[in-house]
Parts: sequence; C-alpha cells; structure tokens
Amino acid sequence: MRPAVRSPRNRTRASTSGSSGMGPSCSVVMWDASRLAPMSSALRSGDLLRMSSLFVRTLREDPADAEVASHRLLVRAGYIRRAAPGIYSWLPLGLRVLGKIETIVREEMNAIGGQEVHFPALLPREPYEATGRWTEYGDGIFRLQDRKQNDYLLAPTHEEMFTLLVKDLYSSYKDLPLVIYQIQTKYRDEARPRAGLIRGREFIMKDSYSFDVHDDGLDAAYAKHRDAYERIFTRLGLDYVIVSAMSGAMGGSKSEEFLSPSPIGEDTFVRSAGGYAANVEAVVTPVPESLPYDDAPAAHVEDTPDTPTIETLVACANERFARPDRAWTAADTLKNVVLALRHPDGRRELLVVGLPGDRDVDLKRLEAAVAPAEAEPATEEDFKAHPELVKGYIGPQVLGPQGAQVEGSDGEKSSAVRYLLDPRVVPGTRWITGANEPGRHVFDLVAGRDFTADGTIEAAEVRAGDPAPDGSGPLELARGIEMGHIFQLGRTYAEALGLTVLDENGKQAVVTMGSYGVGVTRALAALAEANHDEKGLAWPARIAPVQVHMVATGKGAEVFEAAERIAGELVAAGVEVLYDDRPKAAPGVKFADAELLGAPLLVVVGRGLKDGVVEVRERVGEAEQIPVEDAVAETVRRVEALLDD
RNA sequence: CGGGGUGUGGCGCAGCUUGGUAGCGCGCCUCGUUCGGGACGAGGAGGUCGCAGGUUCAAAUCCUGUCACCCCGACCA
Repeated sequence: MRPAVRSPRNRTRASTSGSSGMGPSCSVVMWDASRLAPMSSALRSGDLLRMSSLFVRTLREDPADAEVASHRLLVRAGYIRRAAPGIYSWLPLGLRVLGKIETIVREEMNAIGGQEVHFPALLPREPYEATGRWTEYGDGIFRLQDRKQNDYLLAPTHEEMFTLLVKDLYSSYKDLPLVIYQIQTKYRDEARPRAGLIRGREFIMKDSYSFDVHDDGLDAAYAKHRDAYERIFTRLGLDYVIVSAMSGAMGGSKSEEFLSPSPIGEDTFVRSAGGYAANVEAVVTPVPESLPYDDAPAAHVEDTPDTPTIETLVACANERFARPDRAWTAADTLKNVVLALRHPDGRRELLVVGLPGDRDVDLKRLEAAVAPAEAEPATEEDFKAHPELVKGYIGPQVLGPQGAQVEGSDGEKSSAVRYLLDPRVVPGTRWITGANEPGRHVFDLVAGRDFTADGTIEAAEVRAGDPAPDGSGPLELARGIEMGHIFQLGRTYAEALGLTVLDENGKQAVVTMGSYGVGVTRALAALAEANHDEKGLAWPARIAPVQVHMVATGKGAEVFEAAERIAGELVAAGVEVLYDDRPKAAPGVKFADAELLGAPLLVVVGRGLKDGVVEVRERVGEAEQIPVEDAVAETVRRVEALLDD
C-alpha cells in the first residue's frame, strides 16, 4: 500500500550538552538504513517530536474553569486552550489527534462513495431566508454584516448550501444518487456552552448529504451511512449505542443518533439488557392488554374535600374509601394535565393529557410527539376561557369525545378540549379521577366503558424499570454524548430551494435528501472522557498524538545517546515518537508528563541501560524490561499490536 | 432568560469582614548541585487587583454602576 519510510532528516537534534543552553546546537545523528525495521501494514509514517522544542506547556493544576475530565485534561496536557467561551485554540498535540479522527472519518466516507467538498463557514443570508432558518434559528446563529450592511452568518449547518450546489450542477436523475460531504467548522451561539469541547460555539463537524430521486435510494444511502458510522466509531475505539431519535411524529422520517455512553453526556437514553436502545423522546410505551370490566362496579362520584393534588387525593381515598386488599396509590389515579400547544401557523390550542397519577408529563417527549408544534403549561387565561376545566378536579367527562357530547348542545363555545391518553390507559382500567367540580372525584371510572379519548400520546416520563417496547426486558436510563446523527431529511429542503431533476419519465421530481453528521471535535472529547484516569489521558493507539512516548532519564550522556538512537530507529520504522529529551527535567516530571499526555506506549531509557535493558511500559498495563538490542523491534511489535486491536 | 458563584503576575490561590499602597505555591530567567516518580540552594523578571464613577488624607479592601467569566436550570438541526 504505502511504503512510508520517511528519512529522519537532519532536524534530528542531539540533546544539548550543558553550558550552551537550549539552542539548537546540533550534532546530527546519522541513521543506518540497513537497520530499518520491516514496515508494518498498521504503521504509516514515522515522526519525531521533541519535548524540548514541542509547542506545549503542561499544567500541574487543573484549570479553574474546567469541570469535566476531557476539558480539564486536554487543557492541562496542552492540547487545547480556551480562546473565548466555547471556542478553543488547537495546539500541536491536539491537532494531531484531530487529524487522525478526521482521517478515519474521511476514509470511511470515501469508502461509501462520498465525495469531499468544502463550503465556506461564512455564508450569505439569502439561502437561509428561503428555508426560513434565518429567523427560525433566532439567537442560535452568529450573524454579521459586511461593509455594505449585507447580512451574513457563520454557518451552523450547511443543508442549504449543499442543496443549492446540487441544484446548480445537476438536473437529471441520471446524475443521482450522490453523496457529498465536508469536514468543516460550524458555529452556533449556544446560550450556554459547557464542558469544553462537548458543547462549544465553534466545533468541527463532518456533515454529508445524500441525494436521490426515489425513497428506496434514500433508504440505501441511509443504511450505508449507518454502516460507515459503525465502522468509524469502532475504529476510533469508542463504545457507542445507536438510539432511534424520533418517534416518527415527523412524517415518518427515520433518524438515529450515535451516543457515547457517559455520565456527563447531555442526552438521556434508555436501554434494555436485551439490546433495545432509544432516545427518551422515541420510547414507545408497550400497550397492556385490555381488561374485562363486565363485573366492574358502576362509576360513583364521592366527596373528596380539599384534594387538588394527587398526593392529597390518595391520602383522602385511603382514609375515607379504603380498599380491602391494598392501599390506594398514585397509580390508581388518572391525572389530567392541561397544556397549550403553539402551532407553527401561530394557532394556540389547548390539550389535556390523561396519564397515571404516578407519572409526570415529560415536556420533551410531549413536544417530540406533537412536533412541529411547541408545548407549554396552560395559563390562567386558558383556564378562564374553559370554565369546564376545574383545576385539580379535571376528569374525562368534559374532555374530548365526552366533552363534545356534553357541550355540543349549548352553542358556539362548545368545542371540547382535545383529550389524549397515555397508552397505558387501556379499556378496562379503572381510575379515580376528577369529577369536574371542586372537592369531588369519580371512583371506578372505567376506560372504554365510561370514557374515551381522541387518541393516545407518548408524553409520560420514562422511568427506569419500564418495559422495553420490544419485550427485551426492563429499561435502564443512561446518559450519552451525541457523536453522530443520521437523518432522513426527505424533500423539505429540496422543496424549499427548488431542487428538482427530470426523472425517468421526463417529469420534474423533487429530490429526496439525507443528512448525516459526525461531531469531530465532540468525538475527540468523548474519546478523552472514555480514556483517562486520575493521572491523565490514555489514548487508543489509533488516535493518540504519538504512539510512543520516550523518556530518557539519568545524567550520563549514554542514556541520551541511546535514547536518541532508539527514537531514530523507531521513527525510521514508521513509529510516531515523542521523545522527552529535556536534559534538566526531573524524572518525576517526565513520567508525570508522559502519563498526562497519554501516549499508549512509554519507553524509558535510564538506569537499566547499564544492565543492557530499557523499559517498555503500556499506559494502561504492565512494564517490562527489554534488552536494548531488542528494544526497537519489541516496541514496533507492540505498536502494531495496539494499532491492530 | 431564572438561580448561584467568581474576577488579584502565565496557571492555581490568599489578602477584602476591621482601608495604610500587594502576597503564597507552581511556572519562567541566571548560576551551581541533583538525576527512575512532580529535586535543592542562591539570585532574579513579571501585577492598570475586570472596568467606570464615588467616599476618604489614603481603596484590592467601603459605596454605586457596569462588564466579563464559571456552575445549575430553561433553551438547543
């Protein structure tokens, strides 16, 4: 493939010897080409960094503004520096890691036929006007003007530009399918950047887009990206879970997220031992069997004075209407929560969600279910406009289908509030719920017999222990860092921007698109989160800035000469080496720095040298004494093993 | 946007209650010693105490205003 033997060149400097200071007083070390170790397929091209001249300054203490491990350690180890809130400068070590991640992403994108392009980060307003996002994004984007007061923005994402470019160039179905991508800096003016690279205002993202005439083409492009992403995250050495990201409320478009499980992640997802995983928003509640209710007692209204909350209601029920078999619990009550929806056209609509009293409404789940409408709690005004809704005592008798019957007779204001039920409220379940007058509740109100609703909705909170929809066991809740997102956009953008091609029949067809992102800088942070200990970073070999960190310790010239030679041979063999050649740094400092910087393999040339051995130590693992003459071969072998892992 | 906190040398912090002209650790520079786990001695460089205004003989310290940053929450293709 690529015989990447790079000659060490004459930038190889000998260690400075005492009095002449730190200058590049060079004695050039020559390499004997015949000693080169055989090239391995895993190795690319060697590289030698010297600690004495590397542009880095490690910090002994944690920076005050860093909370999470990745942020703390990347700053301490001199990979990044904060330039502004949520905006970071990249130092040589950080750039090397970034470059390796990008390379893996690029290779996998190319492997599925993606073609790389590059759009500006600074974009004109017009395309974003066409899709409505100039306004829709609100404060979320950085806007600026040129000298003529024309509006520009720093791109938060590039759907518009990709779509327009394809529209510019292509006009036939024969040109499709197409996958193009870029690795580009994006800007979002986050209300609250946090956790260093995890949520920045400037970040690097690989975004690709697929263009197809037919839906099956989109499905294929989506599947290819899904596979590519699995390979990318596997090669990065990152654990990931794929969660379905949407319940399908948005026109059935498919969307999945790749999360790196981490307690500091911002996304909550659920998973079961049996392999189910989903974003909380996407969890579908399994519908229980309907229950027979032939022998159920008739509903009866009871006085329950002063019971506006579930808690007080349960207490009252147990006191005055105790069941023989067990105590009443919140789960026996049917809670009816009033919410207001704001639709994209500005219309405001009330909605009542009925759910078991031991559950709360999860606003995010609700919004996912009613998208694109937005939800908010009902206001006093709303209650005034609907006198039938008695706060604290709302029952299904005035809602949805029942409401329409009751209210329908008395004229104009009769339109009943829409009523949607939690899927658990199946026919035959019996409830205590509001009787629509203060201080009274209905008992033994049976779903399906005494009331129905306009439908069901996934709005109740998901709890640990809930059953997985596919029957694969109880769910546990976990947090994750979103590193990738694949999404069937469909024809929205193509429609808004007029991207059509002539199809097989010579007719204009709107192109269907997919959009696929990988957060490159975020993946780097996730890798740091997943690979560190109390001493510092501990990179997987494939993305470590260097594969070998070599420490020379001792005072004699011999150790430095031996280290220099070994380093040179490793580089010649294709290994990336960071050689700590600082003549004066204490051994403890060198070891601490090595552990902080996180190269997977540490080679120590020091006190063992007089016995003819050097130490080879894995960042996470055992140390071993190796005869000097085998040091290069053994190190190369280990590097290869780590790269193959 | 709501709540909490912090601004003092490159980094981490003390000093503020009780005003008196700035200090500690790390890092940095010089010389010497040391050299397998964050060395030692000696000597040095470096600070508009976030900014503006006020009180006072005198402000890092008290008062008013303002800006910035961090954390929690809300928000987030």
